[in-house]
Amino acid sequence: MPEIAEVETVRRTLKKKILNKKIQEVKVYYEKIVQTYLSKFKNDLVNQKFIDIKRKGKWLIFETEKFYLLSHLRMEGKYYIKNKNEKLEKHEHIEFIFDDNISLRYHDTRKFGKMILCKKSELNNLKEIKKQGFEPGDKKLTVDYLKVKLNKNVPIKTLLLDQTIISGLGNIYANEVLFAAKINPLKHGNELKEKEIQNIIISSKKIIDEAIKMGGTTIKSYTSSLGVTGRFQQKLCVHKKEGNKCPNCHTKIEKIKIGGRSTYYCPKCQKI
DNA sequence: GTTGACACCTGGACGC
DNA sequence: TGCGTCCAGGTGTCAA
Repeated sequence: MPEIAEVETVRRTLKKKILNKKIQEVKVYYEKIVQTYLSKFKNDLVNQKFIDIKRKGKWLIFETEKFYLLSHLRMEGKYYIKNKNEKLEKHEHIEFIFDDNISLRYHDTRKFGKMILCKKSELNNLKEIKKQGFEPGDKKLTVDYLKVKLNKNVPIKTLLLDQTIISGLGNIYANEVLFAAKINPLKHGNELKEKEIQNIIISSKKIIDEAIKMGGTTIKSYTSSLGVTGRFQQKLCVHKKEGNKCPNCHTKIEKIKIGGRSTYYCPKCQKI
């Protein structure tokens, strides 16, 4: 699924391909993805140009002259750039047609993705943006900040997936960060020592930086569109490695469920 | 305020 | 081969 590294890869790639093209028409084939009044969504974007693409956590933020278009890829959202005359493929739900006959298509097998259109002045008041925590690598993501936020009687794995605490981590990277930090995913947030919190900060930055450098992770449920294939899956130590040997100690990687999510860890390196 | 269950969705894996 | 069931997972909502 697209996590912060995949979203960043999409952002960087799209920036090179669609900036400053005038939008001629917006077509919506599956309405539920759009969280804004539909006719407004379609009409307001006509004659606008995407002048920048930003990102906040897992949200892509397309900037036009007057509006921000927010797009969350959720599980399987992807963007494709095609000629407007190309046949619409199955699962292509939204189409932005530019005046040079290029079409930006949003493809989402599971239809979980969301899009929101807002005026520029409204962006920082949107709850989707306001509630985002700090991203890995952000200087504000400090031990003191996390000590407060993680002080809960809840497994650390669950807390790492909470976007209001650390923004951008998903299941894959949460598994990998905990392995790198040598923390058992079942350990509760309020049991963590300062050193362990420090390890989470360091590991999350290192892993996300490396994943972005490698174009994200390409696994069964997420293959990057736009001709970019992530290579970070080669670096995964525990995620989807159940039964494989731990790269550090050769103990078998185990799989458990925490908060309904598949969690992979090394029982020896990540003792509770 | 916190926590867990469920819904949204579809495709693939698996068992029969 | 075909059918039914389960699983995958990010996030929002709702009930306890």
